[in-house]
Amino acid sequence: MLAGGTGKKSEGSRPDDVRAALVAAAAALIEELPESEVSLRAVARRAGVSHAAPAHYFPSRADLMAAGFAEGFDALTARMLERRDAAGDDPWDRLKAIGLGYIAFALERPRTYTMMFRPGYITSPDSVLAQAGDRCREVLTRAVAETRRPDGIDQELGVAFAWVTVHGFVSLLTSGMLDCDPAEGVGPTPELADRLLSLMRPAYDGG
Amino acid sequence: MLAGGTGKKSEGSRPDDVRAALVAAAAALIEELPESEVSLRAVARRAGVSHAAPAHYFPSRADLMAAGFAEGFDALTARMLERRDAAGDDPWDRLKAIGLGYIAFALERPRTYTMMFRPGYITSPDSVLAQAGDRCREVLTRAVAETRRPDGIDQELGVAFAWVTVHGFVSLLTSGMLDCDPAEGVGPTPELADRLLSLMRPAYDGG
DNA sequence: ATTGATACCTTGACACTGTCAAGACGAGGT
DNA sequence: ACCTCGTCTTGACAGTGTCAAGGTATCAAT
Repeated sequence: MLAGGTGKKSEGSRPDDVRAALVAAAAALIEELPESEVSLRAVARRAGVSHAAPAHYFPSRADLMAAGFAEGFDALTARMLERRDAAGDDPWDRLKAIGLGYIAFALERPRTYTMMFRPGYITSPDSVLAQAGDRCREVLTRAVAETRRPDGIDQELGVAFAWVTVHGFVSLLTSGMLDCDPAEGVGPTPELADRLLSLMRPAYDGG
Repeated sequence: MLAGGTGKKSEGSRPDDVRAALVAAAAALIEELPESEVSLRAVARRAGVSHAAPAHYFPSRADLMAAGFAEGFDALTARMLERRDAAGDDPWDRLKAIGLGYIAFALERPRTYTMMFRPGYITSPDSVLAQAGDRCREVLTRAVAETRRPDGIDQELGVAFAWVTVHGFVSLLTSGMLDCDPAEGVGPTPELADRLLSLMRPAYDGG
């Protein structure tokens, strides 16, 4: 028992079990700790493996982090879909519901959300993180397509405008640059979010 | 010459000379290197002092970084003022010029800009960083006030909308989430920025 | 002019980090 | 029985932020 496998594999542990545990531990720590404290070794400790185990699944720390961020993107996508399906049939209501779901996720998991958009973690267009981001954008793209009218803005600009607004809002909010406090959920934040989204409506409703 | 001062102070070096050198070195490295490589010791080397010298001026690494970010905010403010003053007298043109200056700065110094908004660096409302941020916001606040009309949106919402839009735009752009490439300055980026800002106009023109 | 105090900056050490190298161990094929 | 391979371990390395202790220069007071 000096070194080597401790026999953990004996009890029906499927392959890639350690990998999943590492990603889950990373996702948890990303939200719990400030970024600088989310170390590879801390993730390994949380997952119950040695400090060098992650190296077998992820070439570098950035790749493990990216896997955690990808999980964040999937959770964000799920949140948007959930809100959209709970909304009615009006295209604008559905688009707005997606925006509010987006904002809700970002304020519930602020650290995860913030790090998801850190430049430098997307290494290639077909990386796990980039693909998760694409799936998320796809939801927005479809919703914008539904609202489109002949005299409205074009598709690409509509997607950019919507995403830019909600992302800018939660990003400035968690940075502390906006005056209202994201912590007090019942404070002026939801109202401001609502007014901000309503401000965009004329751009979609057309001339 | 085993230890201690090397006599650098002999030649008319004012007090706080080292402090200024440290902030300048930090500001330079923040833009040159990815965030994880901007170490306290690297800044100290750049400034030509020992690895523990920063500790005498800044309680922790975060405080030195914050000083560098504050310089970034001041440069951003200067850029906005420059563009505003070059614009005409029309309030909307002036507000738009500020937005374009903001975007220009963010794309010229993307790493600095991104880190400036990292949550956690503003320790108190009267810290150097928070005050630099306030000065920057003040420019926007004044410009929005000029555009305001009786039937337009209220002041606070107008500031939030403008800031949210430009910040969201450059933030998504540098994250690689928007389709156009910020590197190719002559590409579709400026046009997209222009169309995005124009989209906001009805919110300020009222009715 | 000598002394003492103080601000400034140094060296040195500590625990911690990411990454690489080498080895232990079980599973599966021959 | 042997051998190979994938999985995970321990160990080591340079580099990091921060703390402790110490030198040197400057300056006021004697």
